[in-house]
Amino acid sequence: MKLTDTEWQVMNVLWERYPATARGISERLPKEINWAYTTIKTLLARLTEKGAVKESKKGNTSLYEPVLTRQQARRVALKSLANQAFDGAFGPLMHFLLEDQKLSKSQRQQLLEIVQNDTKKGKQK
Amino acid sequence: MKLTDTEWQVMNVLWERYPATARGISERLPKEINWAYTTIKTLLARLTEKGAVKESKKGNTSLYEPVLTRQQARRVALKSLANQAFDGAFGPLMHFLLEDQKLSKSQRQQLLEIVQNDTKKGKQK
DNA sequence: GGTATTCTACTACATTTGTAGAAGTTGTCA
DNA sequence: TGACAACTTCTACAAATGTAGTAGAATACC
Repeated sequence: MKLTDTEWQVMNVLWERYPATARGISERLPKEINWAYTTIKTLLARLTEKGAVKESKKGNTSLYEPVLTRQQARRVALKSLANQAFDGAFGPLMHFLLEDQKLSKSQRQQLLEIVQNDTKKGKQK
Repeated sequence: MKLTDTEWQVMNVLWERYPATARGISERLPKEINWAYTTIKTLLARLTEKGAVKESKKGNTSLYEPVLTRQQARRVALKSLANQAFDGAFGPLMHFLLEDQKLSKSQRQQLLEIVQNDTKKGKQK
């Protein structure tokens, strides 16, 4: 289940806290985003349609909660990126991340640290 | 410059060998893709429009070559994914790749190896 | 030179995505 | 009980995307 750009915005707030009302989501979206209330409703309707969120009525008001998990969404997005841009494999993607010269020294340093930690963990298992 | 799914398909063949004609691209697209010749022309026109490829005439026939490099395209795609799904940072993305339990043992093993090699290289610099 | 082939340019058209207005419904408070 | 506020559902609509047809121009082959 692939999400569109705007759907990610909505899901990102929803994953942070749910169940949530459309109004609540509206309030918790990043300030740069100035969507009309109905825009959010539309997106929530589409997401419900797709089965990525579940809607339940509490009186007149709808409560929404994610069905698709953040992890699942990330997996799909990464897989799709890998397919498109890295010949389907995560290896080359990983390579690219580690070697892209456009990363600043400190960004690279950070990645390496993360990786070293995760690598240790990986070995332990 | 963000590419759409279909544009990636075209660019992927074009990066492999260029300059190329629309016909040539048509022939080198993965067999599962069965686009009409004009579909490819349309995509090339859009890509030219966007400035991702350059078109030059050789007699009656157009030759195409990439302006956008694969690296640039990858960078944009990764950055956009990071923004959408990982709060803008590559670190969490990297984490996710290394830890996602949905990867098979061997996939994970492979990633770790890559990381170990790259990490060494990274340190040397 | 005439006919088949191959290109190109232009147009088309359904679907998806981004964004929102309008109008009806319900809850609430004076 | 009436008016306002907050919700909801429906509808809208332009731009982007996926996919291709048509017709005319250039080329090539006999």
